[in-house]
Amino acid sequence: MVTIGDVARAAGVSRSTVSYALSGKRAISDETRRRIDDAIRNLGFTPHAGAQALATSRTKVVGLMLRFHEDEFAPAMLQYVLPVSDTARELGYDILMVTDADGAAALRRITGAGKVDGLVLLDVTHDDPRVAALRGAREPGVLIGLPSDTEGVDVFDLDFAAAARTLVNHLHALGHRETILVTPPEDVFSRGAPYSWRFRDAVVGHARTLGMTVHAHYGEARQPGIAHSLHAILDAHPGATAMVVHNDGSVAALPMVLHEHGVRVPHDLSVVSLYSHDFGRTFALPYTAVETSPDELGRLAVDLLVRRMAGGRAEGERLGPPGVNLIPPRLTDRGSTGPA
Amino acid sequence: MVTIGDVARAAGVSRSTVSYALSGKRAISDETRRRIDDAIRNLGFTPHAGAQALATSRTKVVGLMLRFHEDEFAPAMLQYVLPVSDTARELGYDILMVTDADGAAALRRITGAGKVDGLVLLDVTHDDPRVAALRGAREPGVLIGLPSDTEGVDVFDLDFAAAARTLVNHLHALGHRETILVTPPEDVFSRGAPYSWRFRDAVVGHARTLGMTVHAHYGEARQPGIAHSLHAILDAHPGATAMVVHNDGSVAALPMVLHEHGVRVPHDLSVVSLYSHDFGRTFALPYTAVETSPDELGRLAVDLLVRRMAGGRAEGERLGPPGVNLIPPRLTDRGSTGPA
DNA sequence: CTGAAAGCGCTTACAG
DNA sequence: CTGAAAGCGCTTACAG
Repeated sequence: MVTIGDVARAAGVSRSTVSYALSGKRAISDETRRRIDDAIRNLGFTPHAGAQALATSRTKVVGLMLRFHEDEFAPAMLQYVLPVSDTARELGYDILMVTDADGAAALRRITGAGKVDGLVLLDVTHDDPRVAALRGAREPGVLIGLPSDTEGVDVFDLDFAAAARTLVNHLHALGHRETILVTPPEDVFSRGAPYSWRFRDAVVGHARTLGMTVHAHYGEARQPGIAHSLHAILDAHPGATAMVVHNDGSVAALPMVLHEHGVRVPHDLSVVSLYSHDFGRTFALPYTAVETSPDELGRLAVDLLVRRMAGGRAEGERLGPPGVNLIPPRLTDRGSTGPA
Repeated sequence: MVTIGDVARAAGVSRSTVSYALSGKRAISDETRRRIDDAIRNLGFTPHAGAQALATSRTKVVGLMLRFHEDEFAPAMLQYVLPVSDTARELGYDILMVTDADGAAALRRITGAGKVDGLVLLDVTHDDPRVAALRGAREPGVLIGLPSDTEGVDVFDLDFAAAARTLVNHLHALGHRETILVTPPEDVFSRGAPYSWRFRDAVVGHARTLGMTVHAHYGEARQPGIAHSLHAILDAHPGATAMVVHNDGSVAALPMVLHEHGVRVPHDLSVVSLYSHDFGRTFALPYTAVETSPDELGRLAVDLLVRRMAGGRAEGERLGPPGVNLIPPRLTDRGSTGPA
């Protein structure tokens, strides 16, 4: 392989001068810089990442910790992976994608080995063991998803409680008084996925204060169960005039199910949901919904992470302490709601 | 950070002994090994990956090169990512996920910097610039997808020509003589995605030898265009008794479209497709189809890659030269075809 | 069965 | 504006 020493020799300078030319950390004469640039180009030199990591304790890699759960809809997860990856590259970082079943152990492994400068934790649960592991690491990390204990960590998430109120208010204003709520599958609640609890509790609680009835049902994780359960839920509540769907698999299947069921939207039933613009486009979903903004969340998270990684102590103080960032819900009206 | 020197001091041995205890490359007395293990555990030692990479020229990282194209269905791509990631971890490798727009430059960047020991190229196109870049790299690589020039590279892919013949034969045996073929979007062909050309050419060619008529149409890339185009295609060929769908977005939308269109399967129309078991389950697809086996392809590719990375020259010769591996199509009958 | 030492390819004070 | 040298944390011949 071609090393910095080869470049130095070809350019007739010392290795330190090549290094400084590369990093820009001190002034180099035009003539010297030209010779170095030529040598680098001619030899096709790229600094050895391992040697740089050893010398600087920086890897220019961020770890992306995620899991593909059986009970979650994979296309939805992907929505978060892409903006994280794209933003990291724009800012000069590569992505180490870690999908180990034991996320906490994997986190300790890659930070212990100094493989990454920082971490993005996706799909964080209420009692996520990765969060404690992150606190024990030297590297900064950002979470997407809100755990119970947010001490010392940066969190980005949608404000699910506000999203619930927005949707319930929307239906209430149209005169709906009895609504169905399709939640994520039961396993998602058991696992402690905070979005499931936060949204359901807020829907049920806010509806109560408005005097609305809510029939909450778990969605299913997999087809064909998803469709079967939706049919059964619709049959069980003939009096309901509205439906709130908080489950990616269910909302993707809903157009087909409603069609089969002979239910017209919004004439027979008003439907609202939560999903991203891209998800809606992929599945041709015509429902009025709160935008979940995976793109924005991913970008914000990586932006902050990179600033935290870059900063020494001074920078850290300028950034302020870690904290929770809930982005407000934005309702996109797609015409799937009408008067009760 | 805790280094191998700290462990050596705590265990009362030399650093080399600790290193050998870790690698198992020479015999260590039980007593010494016990003291080293204790020290490692007490201190929480993990070897520094950068230092190891520098000393050994091995990173234990595999680069996964992929792109999310606007005109491809993201959930389908994910099918390949998971088995690659899982298999790599089982074999002791982490995954560097690279999604740069310029894949060839990214490949040169990460190999030049010695960030990976090997590469998996996903979604390889006919004239993929990444393949030439791979040939210029020291690191071995495997392709998923068949490029025009396969010299010196390992390739894994479904045998799309055989898949086409299997499906056409299946329809022909049932008496179908006029069939619709929905191909990937036109852009996928322009980009040179080999699966698009290979499958379409084989369907059209084989049907001709059997005396069947094929109406080939491009599918659309995005909703709601996907559904609109399917409706239009169905209207255009009232005499067709069968449909072959080779487009992930279209097949996912098809149940809804056929339902809206009042077409019963297989009574009014026999439908066959290509998709994986998981994909079919996610979208509740009831169609007889050739299994695309992303799981098997991903596993086979990484298995071979790891063996190539492990091997010195001797191992390389034992493995045989690089080559093309096309896995045979397996038809899963889901009852969506009947007599013409 | 174990140790002392060279070397992997960088970066960065230190010195001029 | 530039260079000589130490040091980052490992591995591995070499020697015993």
